[in-house]
Amino acid sequence: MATRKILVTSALPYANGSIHLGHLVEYIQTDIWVRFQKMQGNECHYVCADDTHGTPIMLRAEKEGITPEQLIDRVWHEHKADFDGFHVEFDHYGSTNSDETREFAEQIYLRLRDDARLIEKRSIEQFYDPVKQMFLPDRFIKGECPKCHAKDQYGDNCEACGATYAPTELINPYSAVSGAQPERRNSDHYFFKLSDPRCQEFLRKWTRSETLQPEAANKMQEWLGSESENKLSDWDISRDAPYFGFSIPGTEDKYFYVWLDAPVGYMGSFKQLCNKTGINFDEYWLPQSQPESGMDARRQEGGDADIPVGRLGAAGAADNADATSVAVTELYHFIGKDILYFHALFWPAMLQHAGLRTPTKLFAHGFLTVNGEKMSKSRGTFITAGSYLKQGLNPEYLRYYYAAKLNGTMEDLDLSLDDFVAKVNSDLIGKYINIASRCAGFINKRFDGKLTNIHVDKLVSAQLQTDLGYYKLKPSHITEVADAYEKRDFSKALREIMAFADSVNQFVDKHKPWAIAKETGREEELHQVCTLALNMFRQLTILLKPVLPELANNVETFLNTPPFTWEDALTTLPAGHRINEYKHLATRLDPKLIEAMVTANQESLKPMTESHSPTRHAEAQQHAPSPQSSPASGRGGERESQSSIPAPIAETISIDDFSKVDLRVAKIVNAEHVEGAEKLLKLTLDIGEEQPRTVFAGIKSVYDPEKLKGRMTVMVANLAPRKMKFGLSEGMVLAASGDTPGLFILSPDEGAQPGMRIK
RNA sequence: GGUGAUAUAGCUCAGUUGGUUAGAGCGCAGCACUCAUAACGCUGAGGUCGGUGGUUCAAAUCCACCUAUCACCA
Repeated sequence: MATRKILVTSALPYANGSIHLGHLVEYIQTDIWVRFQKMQGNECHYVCADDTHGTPIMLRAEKEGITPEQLIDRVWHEHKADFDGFHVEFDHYGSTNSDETREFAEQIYLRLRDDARLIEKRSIEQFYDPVKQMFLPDRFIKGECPKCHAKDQYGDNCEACGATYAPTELINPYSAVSGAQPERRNSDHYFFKLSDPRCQEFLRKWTRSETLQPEAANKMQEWLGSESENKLSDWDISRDAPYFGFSIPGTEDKYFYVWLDAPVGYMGSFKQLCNKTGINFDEYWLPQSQPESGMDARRQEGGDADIPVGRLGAAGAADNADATSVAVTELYHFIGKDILYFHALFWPAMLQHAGLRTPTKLFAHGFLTVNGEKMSKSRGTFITAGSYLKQGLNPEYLRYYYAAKLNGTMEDLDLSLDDFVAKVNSDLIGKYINIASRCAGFINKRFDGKLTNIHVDKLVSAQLQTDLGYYKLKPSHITEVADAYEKRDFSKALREIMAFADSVNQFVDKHKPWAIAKETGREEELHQVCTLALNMFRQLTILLKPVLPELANNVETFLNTPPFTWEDALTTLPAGHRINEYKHLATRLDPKLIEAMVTANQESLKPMTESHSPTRHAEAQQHAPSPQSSPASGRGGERESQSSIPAPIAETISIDDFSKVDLRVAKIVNAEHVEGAEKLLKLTLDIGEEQPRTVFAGIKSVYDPEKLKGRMTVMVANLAPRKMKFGLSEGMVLAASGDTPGLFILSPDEGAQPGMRIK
């Protein structure tokens, strides 16, 4: 079988936050697939990088008092450590803030501008922060929702009523950066003309050419509209200074929008790998490398005069002489379904019209839910990679669980924590590891660690021959598992593998080595049964190796063999082969560790405005001039209000005056909306008394009752009860506020119990 | 609101082009075993396949409508 040449990427994590279990779905999925390809003997390169540009990075660095470069360098190391911890083995992990990425971004831009003539400059009106002196992305503008009048909503959509709108529709808008009232200003922006008929036509073909999963292709049809419609609008690829990113050639103060250079980062990172190893970059990016079966408009149409063809780099577009020698290669992007839009429209359109090849396929996956719900900081299910590892949990257990759930579709994947424990313990420990554990002892103690001859002709009993035929792993099974891996239907692969593990345990149970061991004269039979079982264990390990690389390494050591390749699954260890002493390969997963991890991740301090959208960029997409269209949702970004002059300090009081106020730690056992009240939430507070207290608090605009439940706060316990329209309020919850918008209820440090007095 | 996806035993999921009493693993109950860091084996209970209506000799599987959940709508 010919060796395939494959380049694989995972989406670039944004350098503005930690890797969490949601991210890991993608990296683990990709890593398993890549490891499988490598085991098959294919030439497979896996690259990724940190995505480092944009307003959120710039503002965060500023807030921390460091340069953006320092910030992204620090985050890079954090991300890399997390990936290493989960055995995600990139061939190269770079950064979009690299010379290679800059060069490619510039060249692609210049080709799009000068050769394909798909770049256009237009003036658009945007909100501008006069204090901070910068244009504001939609997510950095807040104000009152024009529909339901909820306060402090983002510039793109309302979290209270779900309405979407343009930031210019907000009532009393203010900058989330400075708190200042934004002004409308005009600025020149550069657009990639996605609405051009050439783009539309190309994308229509490309998205239908089996480069996408069927669900994704459906989605694309929706975005593209019917043949006659021209639903794509142009894409704003520039941002005004100040901005952390690459400046646009030929401009003074314009920068590439972060989403322009993010996918180019795939190329930049791969280029760095090529520089390191001598791999031929052109083999993977020139149009000639596109497989015949794939989409290639240029070939089909006999060439398009507008499209430059040729390698990037100093030689430029003209140098195309040795293109015919380029091999056929495959290019795959593993992505989340949230960024399908960028990868299935913008990215191929850019590549195509810059004279480069397009991806062979996009592999989109769904989101991660935990216990059936979105990850939540207040529930402690927003679990970071670091906290999982810190808790001492085995990273391969998570790999196994994800693999057991991944099926290659865009469906969401649920991490059910109870199921996680049960599955790992019963499948991995109870079934798989147990096989080695129950047989190795006999081999080591009775046979000096040496295996015996298990060729069919040498088996001591006819029964053993028959049973071997029945229980053994057949080549067709191995092929089925391989097919499942190839199609990214890892759940199917693992089902097959576990069925075999069941079969091996049945085999051992049937031949009862522990019974044979007690009878004299049956030594060879004992030897054969255990050797057979260990060989089956070896086969299981080989099939599991893409998922459990570290464990497989340990098994290789235990069995005293070189690293397993896929073909080894068809062989057995030779007679006389000596294995090493068995040391337990894995231990059961203790549910207490899971609980501890959830507790460690539990944050009761954040108000509801924290968004957990998996979207990678905090910065919202600012798009074509049509102001009524609404932008992509984005991760929240930085929202702290800076400055504002504090109110003067009140009159001095004595300690006695203060001690009149009885402040208590209170647990919010329930929180609900009050019908007819615009601002109030009804809170039920436990301060250690027999009956919980009812308190009405004017925090409806800022807090979601669901997210308050269970968290701790501070209340005034001896305030005279006050009769309100909606009922009796038996106290007051403490909250901070100032001139700038926002309201923040207090929380005690971890460990405080309901009823504790604050003094 | 529009579009798409999902809805199968307590839990997590399989069910190929519609075809005899709907499957697996876990969990649960019982039996058995003791080699295995309590792991393994056997047996069993559990589902009118989200709801309603239709097509068909025959539907979890096709069609229509409804309900619920999730996502996307740049």
